[in-house]
Amino acid sequence: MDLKLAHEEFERGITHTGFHYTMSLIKRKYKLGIIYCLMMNGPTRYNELKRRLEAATFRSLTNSLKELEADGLISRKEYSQISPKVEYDLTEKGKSMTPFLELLCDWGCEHMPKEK
Amino acid sequence: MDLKLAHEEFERGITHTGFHYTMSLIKRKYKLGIIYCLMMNGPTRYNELKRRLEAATFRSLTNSLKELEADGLISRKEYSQISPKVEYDLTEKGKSMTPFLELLCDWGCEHMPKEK
DNA sequence: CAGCATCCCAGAAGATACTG
DNA sequence: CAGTATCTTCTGGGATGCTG
Repeated sequence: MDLKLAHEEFERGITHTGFHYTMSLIKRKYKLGIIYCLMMNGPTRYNELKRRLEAATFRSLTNSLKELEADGLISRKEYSQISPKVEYDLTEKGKSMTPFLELLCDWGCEHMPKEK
Repeated sequence: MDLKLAHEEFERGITHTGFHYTMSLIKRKYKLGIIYCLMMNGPTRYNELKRRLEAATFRSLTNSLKELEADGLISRKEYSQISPKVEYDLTEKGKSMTPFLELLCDWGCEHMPKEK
């Protein structure tokens, strides 16, 4: 699979607004989850991410990570050592998304149904 | 189709964080677009919404509107007159989401690729 | 005008097995 | 450990036609 830019469709599209651009970057199910996780925990290894995002499978996770990296939101750092170690972290661009992600979380906490 | 709460899966789920709650509400493709549109233009009629969200079909639009209403983010007001008129608008809950939506747009404008 | 019903399809995700 | 490959499943959306 070649490195696909998640926003390439956006590029070809007609509506070049900031809104659509942001949406194109976070469309996949677990992308925001990944960013959220990195925001809370700092650099994180592949398997650790997998563990935190229980629901995601390796495949979904890998796809999301690749696109996020291609879009410059996260960085991938590989340590060459016997048992492979790869850490993912937010880039500056990724970090710049955290205020809005925090707002998203706060909003959810305030408005989620109380008891059930 | 019965009125489905978009976040009902969330309710049954295990991860009851604000983050997941918000995500469950805005998952569908055009939901944020609708809120965005209502935020910019105030009360809007069904066909007007359809026109502004060019890409969406009636079906997608209707589904999104129903869930948004069920989740209390928008209101539906029906005027009984010969040629039917229905206006959608943001509820207080919906309005409270606008800051975060604005942030999303601003972020996109700042970070979207310059020329192409 | 504001929908609903039906059929179809694509893309994303789940499950599972394998590898440098 | 950090993936890749393959197959299947399923949700959401596109297209079209009908209706109170």
